Amino acid sequence: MARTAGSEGSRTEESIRRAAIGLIAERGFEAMTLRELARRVGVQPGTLYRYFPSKGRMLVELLLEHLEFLLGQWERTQPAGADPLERLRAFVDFHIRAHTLRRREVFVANMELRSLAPADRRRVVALRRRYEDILAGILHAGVAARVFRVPDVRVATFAVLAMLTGVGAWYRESGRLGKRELIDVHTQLVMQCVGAAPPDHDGRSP
Amino acid sequence: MARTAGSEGSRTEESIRRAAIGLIAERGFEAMTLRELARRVGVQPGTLYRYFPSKGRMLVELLLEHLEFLLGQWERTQPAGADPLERLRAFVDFHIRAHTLRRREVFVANMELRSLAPADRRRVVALRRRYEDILAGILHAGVAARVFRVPDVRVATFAVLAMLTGVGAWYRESGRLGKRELIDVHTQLVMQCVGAAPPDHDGRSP
Amino acid sequence: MARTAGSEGSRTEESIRRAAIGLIAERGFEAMTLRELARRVGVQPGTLYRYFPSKGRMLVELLLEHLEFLLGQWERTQPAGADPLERLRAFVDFHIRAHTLRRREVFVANMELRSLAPADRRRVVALRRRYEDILAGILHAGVAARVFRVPDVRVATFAVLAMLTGVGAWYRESGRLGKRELIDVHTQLVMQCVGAAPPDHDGRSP
Amino acid sequence: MARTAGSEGSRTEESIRRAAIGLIAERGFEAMTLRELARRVGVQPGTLYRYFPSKGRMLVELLLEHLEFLLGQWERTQPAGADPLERLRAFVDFHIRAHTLRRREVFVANMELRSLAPADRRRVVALRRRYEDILAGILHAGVAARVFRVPDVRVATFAVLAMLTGVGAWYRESGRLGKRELIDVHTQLVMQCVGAAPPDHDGRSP
DNA sequence: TATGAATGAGAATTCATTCAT
DNA sequence: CATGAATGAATTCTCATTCAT
Repeated sequence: MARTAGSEGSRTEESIRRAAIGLIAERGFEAMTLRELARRVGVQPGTLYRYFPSKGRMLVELLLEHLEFLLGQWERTQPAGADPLERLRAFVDFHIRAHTLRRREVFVANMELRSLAPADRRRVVALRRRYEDILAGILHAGVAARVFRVPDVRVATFAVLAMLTGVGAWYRESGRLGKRELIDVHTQLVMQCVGAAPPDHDGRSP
Repeated sequence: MARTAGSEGSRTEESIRRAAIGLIAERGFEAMTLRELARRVGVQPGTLYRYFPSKGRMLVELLLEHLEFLLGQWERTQPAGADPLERLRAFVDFHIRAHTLRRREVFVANMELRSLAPADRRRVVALRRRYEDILAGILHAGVAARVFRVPDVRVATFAVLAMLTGVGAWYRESGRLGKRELIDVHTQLVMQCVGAAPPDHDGRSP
Repeated sequence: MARTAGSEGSRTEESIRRAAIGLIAERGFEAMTLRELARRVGVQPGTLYRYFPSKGRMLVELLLEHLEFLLGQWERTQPAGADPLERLRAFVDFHIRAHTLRRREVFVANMELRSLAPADRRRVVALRRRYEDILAGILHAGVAARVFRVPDVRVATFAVLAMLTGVGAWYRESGRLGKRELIDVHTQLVMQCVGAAPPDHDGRSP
Repeated sequence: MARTAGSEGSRTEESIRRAAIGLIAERGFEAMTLRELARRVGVQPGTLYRYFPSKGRMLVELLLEHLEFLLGQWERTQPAGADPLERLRAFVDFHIRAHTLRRREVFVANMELRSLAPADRRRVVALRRRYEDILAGILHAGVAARVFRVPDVRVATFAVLAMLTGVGAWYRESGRLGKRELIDVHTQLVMQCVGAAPPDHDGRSP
């Protein structure tokens, strides 16, 4: 039988992408086998090669697509205004949403840089750097405007990102906290961390 | 020739451990091959099996040894007193030192949980949990004593740990910051994050 | 779009034949892939199956067509007379021309017998044998007429054929020798080889 | 079971070489599979890789070894004297012996140049060129000494080599001609071909 | 007439592991 | 304690081929 009735290329491609992200997140890129991926998609291993030229390229494409999506989303979402506090709040909200919604993509993008060929790694790292720079920019502006107080902007950027990204590692939809609380809690933690005047403190603060 | 004069088992074993950690940190556990490990140690692949019953067991042993060392060190290092603020400061100092000194071990322990067999993973995770609980305990105490203010202790624990552990991912001996500054910067960030009475908030702080 | 206007089956078929001969000559039959052939023709792999039932049959047909063409050409070209010397001269001329003009076909026919299924090989070998027999007949006649002197007609046949066929392996249009010289040189070599009175010796030859 | 008692590496290596030459001669390099080679040798496919780093390298090594052996043999065998006629006779004898004794190696060396990577091909072709140059040298000397008469030394070299090498393609131990006759017949054909004073022409020959 | 999605078998190669020596 | 020869299973990837459209 040459092909299953009704299955189309673009549908197959999307299935592969989804299954691949899931499998890589579960097992790790090196531990995942194309056989298993194919089985999960419901095709023969050879079929994967109609959509990706090699296992390695598949990883790059998945990562690039994810990071481009992330950056594109932010561009579309970010608040117009320039208030650092407002922008930081928006960033935390965006990041947590993205990192819980696309948990597996984020996880893979963080874990599998190692598995990329050097040239590919550079491309991916460059995109990731652009994402980090969004936060770095906000912190810089906030420090300049004296609404944030951090000992070292670069380090604070890494610290905040690590803090926020870590969420994906333990958050479960079914857990104790809803997404709204999750965002609120992290907003407060981040605000405290960067030394922003705590919003719920009010005049009574020491 | 069966063996080089003077090379003894325990020395070989230590070489293997060191090389293994390095190789796993570089390539990832799945991507590392025993052939390459053997080559790096300067021994034949078969020889590794004198020291480890399997590739998988090797990983567990490396991780358990690392975590036990970490916990043991803390026990010996932690301040006697009970002041949460003092203990948090000590924890940050300890953690950053450990995570820069044994960067590769920490990295491996964070990345390769996935590669463990379920039963092994449980043992390793249990140890890691004990380590997390150290921080959780400090935060709880601090919140109870009203010297810390966090919206959710559990989440704050994860956040602080993620923040501190992230350091290992980018810190380099030769970088802009010395270890002392690194600790100071993170101490301040953590303190702000947990809402410890900000020392420089206003004129009255030291 | 299903097909380019004006491209007809027979044209496609001829393109495939030509491309196939070229590709097989370059890479060898086993090393050539139908994908590559299709790409060169500018068509999808599946399309090839409209013209050939299988990769293997394609080879047979190419070889049979070539050999039949060769034999047919000779039938049409050979001199009417019966003078062995004249016929040998004509054969050398014909062979060299054919083997330089259709170099790739000849090359393939010599190299790829191995790749044929036994039954197909037999058919092809039979045709090749008929071609060899043309030369064998000439030599026999010449020896009988005492104008050639060779120690063993069968061996001499192989020897002369090998000698002449070898030309295709190194001859290049752009080389030192033109086709005319090439033929002259080989004619003389062959004549000497079969012990025919060398034509340029001088008047004393028999 | 780790290994078959009594089997040694060097023995295995020699078995592989022999089987490989046989298999390549039968099927062609591309058509031969390592699975089949392994089966013939009586080992697992993976075992082949202890002896050759890849299928491709195996071919080069086999060819280089063969050609080096051939050249070395000739150095040791060639007649001390400088008489071209004598040396040509010795060359024919040597060549036919070598090409009937090591028929498969010769066949492979002639057929499988195509399967080599460009750099490897150059090395092999260089050695083959050195072999051709032996004959070219003899013919040159003979022509200079006026004991040979050929229209073009380069072409004559190719012609004679093709003629002699062709023997391997059809000669069988069990055939009509013994090796002695084979050599004699070819010696005479070659001598006639290069226009050496035909010994049996009649009394008047130079 | 031709496409393009898919198959399924098999290719080269690699790897953890074993064990006689 | 260590080697080196070998295994056997699995891996990525390729290929001839099929067939609904």
